[in-house]
Amino acid sequence: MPAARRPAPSPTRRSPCPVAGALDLLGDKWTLLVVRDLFAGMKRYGEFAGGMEKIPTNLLADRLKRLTVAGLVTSSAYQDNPPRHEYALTPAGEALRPVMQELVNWGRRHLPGTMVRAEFTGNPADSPFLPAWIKLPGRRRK
Amino acid sequence: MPAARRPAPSPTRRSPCPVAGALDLLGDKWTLLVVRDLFAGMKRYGEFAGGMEKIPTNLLADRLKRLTVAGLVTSSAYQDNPPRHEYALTPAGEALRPVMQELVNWGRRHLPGTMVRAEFTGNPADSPFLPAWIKLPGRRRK
DNA sequence: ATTTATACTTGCAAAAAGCAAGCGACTTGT
DNA sequence: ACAAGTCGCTTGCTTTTTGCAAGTATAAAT
Repeated sequence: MPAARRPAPSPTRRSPCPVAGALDLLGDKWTLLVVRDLFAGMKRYGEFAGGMEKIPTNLLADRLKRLTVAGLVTSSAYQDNPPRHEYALTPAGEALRPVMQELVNWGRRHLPGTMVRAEFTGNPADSPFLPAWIKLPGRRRK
Repeated sequence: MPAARRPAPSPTRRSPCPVAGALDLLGDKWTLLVVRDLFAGMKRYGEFAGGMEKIPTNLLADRLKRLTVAGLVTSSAYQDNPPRHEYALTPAGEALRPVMQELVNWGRRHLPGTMVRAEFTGNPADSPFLPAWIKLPGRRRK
């Protein structure tokens, strides 16, 4: 093999830069939010769709699909009829945890109005990067 | 002040989540690439525009503007006529370094075809997160 | 049998991205 | 002196992506 200077910047890849590559996959307003929710333990479509940011359902379906083909997420059927499946992070998806963590650290320090659920502020161990407001059962209406 | 339960999710803010907040600002394909270039030492418009990802100039201008009003970047005039200025990261922008670093770590491990300039692979101290291929003067055409 | 729920898909309007060309204020070459 | 660049944007326009609302298929609940 004579010249393999640089991997061909595929149609889905602007450049060999790791940042550019990551952004080609994750660089939009929703993808990392569903990753966040996966880290927060969400597994089913309805959970993601019910989150407080109200992601449009067509985009949710699309993002789950893209993350799946990219190998960051698995979808495994938990029932056949109608076909339903659960989503989970693969190791490659799990590997985004430090990115998430740093993004959260940054947001907490530099974005005014950032909040975390009181339940979590106490012991960061429970929720390493504050899923917050992610609706946990009950605990509303006094 | 009676009830300040939660900071008003401003028009530019989908939710009080730090991840959502960060994504409202940085969640697109170009913004973090500009930040990367700033980390790599680029200062002038032409340098950013000349990068290998070929960002459209209208988007470059827009992103620099957005980052500036968001307080992540400063633009200071280095000459008056015609007015020209240099861009640099503020402390808040600098604070994105760990995010960048982790994004790079992730990309290097999980994106096939990711490359770093040979000059840098040796001593990570020089270039903490591999600007790579970012054109350094000369060194082309044999 | 009718209603309700879940997990999507589809259609369409609005917003953002991308491309090329233009423009003002110099600078450089001849 | 004057034409031809260069630099840092802006403008106009087409294409793509987003966001919203409504629809669909299957099944459980009433």
